[in-house]
Amino acid sequence: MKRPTIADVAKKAGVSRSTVSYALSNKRPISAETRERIQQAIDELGYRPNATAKRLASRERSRNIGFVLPLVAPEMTGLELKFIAGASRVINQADYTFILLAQSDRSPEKLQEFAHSGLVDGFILMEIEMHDARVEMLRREGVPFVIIGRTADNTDLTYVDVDITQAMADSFQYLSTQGHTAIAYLYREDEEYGFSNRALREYQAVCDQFGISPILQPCNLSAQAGVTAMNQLLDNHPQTTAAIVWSDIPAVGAVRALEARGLAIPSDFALICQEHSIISNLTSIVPAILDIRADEMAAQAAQFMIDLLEGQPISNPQLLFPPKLILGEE
Amino acid sequence: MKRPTIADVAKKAGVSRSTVSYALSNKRPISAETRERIQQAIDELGYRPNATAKRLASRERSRNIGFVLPLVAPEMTGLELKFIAGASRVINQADYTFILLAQSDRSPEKLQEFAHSGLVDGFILMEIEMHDARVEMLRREGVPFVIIGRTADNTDLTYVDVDITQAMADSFQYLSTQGHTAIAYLYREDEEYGFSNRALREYQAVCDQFGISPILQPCNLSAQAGVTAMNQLLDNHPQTTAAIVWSDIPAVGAVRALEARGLAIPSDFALICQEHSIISNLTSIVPAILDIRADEMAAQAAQFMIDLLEGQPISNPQLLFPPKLILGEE
DNA sequence: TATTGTCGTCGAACCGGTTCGATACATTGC
DNA sequence: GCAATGTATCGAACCGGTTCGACGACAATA
Repeated sequence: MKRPTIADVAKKAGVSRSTVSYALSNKRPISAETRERIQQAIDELGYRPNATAKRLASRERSRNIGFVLPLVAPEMTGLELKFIAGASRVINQADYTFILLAQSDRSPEKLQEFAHSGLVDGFILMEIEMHDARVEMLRREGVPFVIIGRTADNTDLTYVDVDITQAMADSFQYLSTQGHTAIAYLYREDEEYGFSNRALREYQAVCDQFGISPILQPCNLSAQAGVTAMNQLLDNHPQTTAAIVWSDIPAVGAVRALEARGLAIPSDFALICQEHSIISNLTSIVPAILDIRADEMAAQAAQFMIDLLEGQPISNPQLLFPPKLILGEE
Repeated sequence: MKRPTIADVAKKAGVSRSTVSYALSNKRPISAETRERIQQAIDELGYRPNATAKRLASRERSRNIGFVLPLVAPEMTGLELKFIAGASRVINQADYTFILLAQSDRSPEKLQEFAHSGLVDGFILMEIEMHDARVEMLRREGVPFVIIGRTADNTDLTYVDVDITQAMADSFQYLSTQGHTAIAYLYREDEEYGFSNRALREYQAVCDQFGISPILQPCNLSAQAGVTAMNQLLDNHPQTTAAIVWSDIPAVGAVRALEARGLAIPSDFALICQEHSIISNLTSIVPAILDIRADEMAAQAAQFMIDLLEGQPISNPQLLFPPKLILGEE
C-alpha cells in the first residue's frame, strides 16, 4: 500500500539495491539489459525516489534558496516584485530553486526551523532592521545568508543596499538646480528600520550641505497616509515647493493630495518618489523617480548567496547601489 | 569540524543515543539529572538535530504547503497579494508553513521535483488552464493539491473558484437597471485560460438572457492594453455605454482612456472591474467593483488543503464564490 | 601464458535520527 | 516475601537511500 522503495525495485528487477542506485545515478556502468529490467520495474511499480532519504545519504544540499519577504505593507507594490524577479532570475539560471518565504512578521523562530530543516541552503533577507533578530540568529547559527539592507553592526555581513547618501545628494542637486530651496522629506518614523534611519540622517546631512533647513513630515506606509502627510506638510509649511517621499506607496497618496489642491507636478510642486509605474499608468502626472535598481540589487544579492554556497570568494561583499534619478518628461 | 550528531551528544553525556532522542522528544520519561547532563552536552557542542534525518526516521511530513503562483502579469497587483494573504493566514494559523513558489511558467517539471522532494506536503495552484499539465501531473503522481480555478475535467478535483455565472448576472442586472443596453466585455483572448474561457461563455449567455447583443473586445493583460482596448471599443462601437473588464490590470488603462476622452465614470460610461484599490487611491473615479473575494477564496483553498493532508472529509470540495458587486459611491 | 585492466554487480556499512523490546532497579500491593 | 507495576535506560533494528570495497568474468597487454 505504501510507496515502493528502491528495495522493491531491486527485488522486482532481480538485482541488488546498489545496482538500482547506480543505474539511476549513472555513477557506475550498468549493462543495457539490466538497466532495461530496472526501468521496467520502476515503471510498473511507479517508483519515485524518496528525496529525503537521498539527501540524508548523499549529504547533498537542497539547492533551494529562501527569499524572506515580510509582508509588512498592506499593499504590495511592483517594487517587491522587482526584487523577486531579480533574485529569482539569477537563482534559476544558476540551477538553484527560488523559494519565497512570505512571512507575516520578522520573528526568527520560523526561520531557524527552516535553517536546520535542510529545505533551503541559505537565505536572502529583506526589510532589515537596525537590530535584526533574524540576522543575529543566522549569524549565530552559522547559516549562509545575504541581506538587502543593513543593520547597525555590519561586521562580516554580506549585503547589498541602496546608496542613500548618493540618492539624497542627487535629489538635492536636481531640485536646487530647479530653484527649490524648501525641500521636505516625508519620512518613516521608525528608528529601527534601517532604511528609514539612515535616510533620515542623510536627509539632514544633505540639508546642511546645501544650507537648507530641513522640513520633516512623518508619513506611514499606505496611500491614505500619503494623502494625510502631504496635506499636513502643506498646511504646516506652505512655503514648501518640493518633497521627497520615502516609499512608493504613500507617494500615490501624495500625488493625489497635490492634485486635489490643484498643484501641478512638477511645475507647482516637485515630487521625487521611488519607481511607481502605477502613477504614470493612471494619470499623465510624471513625478521624478528615484529608481533604486531593485532588480539589479536583488540579482546581486542572489549572486552573493550562490557564491557563498559554492565557497567562491567575494571581492566586495558590501555593495551599495547608487539610485538613478529619472526625471519626468515634459 | 562537522556538525555534531546525536551520537556525539550521547557520548559526551555518557548515555545512549536513544536516551538523548527521548530526552529531546519527551516520549519517554528521563530523569532530571540525565536530562541536565544531556542539555549541557548539547549546549557545549552546539548540537542541532538534523531535520532531514529526523523526517526520514519518523516518516513525518514537512508541514509546508506550496502556493504556486505563476508570475504571468508584468505587474503584480493587490489582487495577487489578497490571495497570498488569505492562504498564508489560514496556513500559518494551522501551524503549517506557507511557501510561495513563484514560477515564471506553468511547466510541471519543477513542481514534480518539489512534489517528491519532501519540501512541501501539498500544493495550492493558481492561474489554472483548461488543460493544465500541472494538474494532470499532480493527479497522476497522487500528490495532494487544491486549485483556485477550474479545468475542463474537474472530476475528483478539490477547488474553489469564482461563480462567474452569478458575477455576470449581477453585473447585467445592475447595468440594465441603470438603463444600459449596450454592454461590452473586454475579454482575454485565451481559450486555454479557464477563467477567460468560462467568462466569455457566461457573458454571451447572459446577453442572450437579457436580449442584448454582445459587444466583444479582446484585451491583453497590461495597463496599456486596457487603454488600447477601450479606445478600439469606443471607435468600433460608439453606442457602448458600459463595459465589464476581465482583469484589474487593464481596468487601470480603461479608466485612463475614458478620462482622456472626457467621459465621466459612471455618469457617461459605466465600468465594472475587479477590486482595484489603486484606481480609487489615485483618482476620485470610483468604478463599480466586482469583488471576487480573493482573500476568502484563498483561505478556503488553504483549509481544503489542510483537510486533505489531515485526512478530514470535505463535504463540498468544489466551491464557488459569488462575487460581491460594490457600487461606486456618489 | 601470466598479468593487468575494465565492466557489471553484489554485499555491507553508512547517513543521523526514531522507536520497539528488553532489562535493571525501585516501589507498591496483598 | 513475592508478584506486579513503574521508572529510567540501553541496544538493535529501521527509515530509504548512497557509496566503498570486493569479486567474477572477460578482454587486452606484456
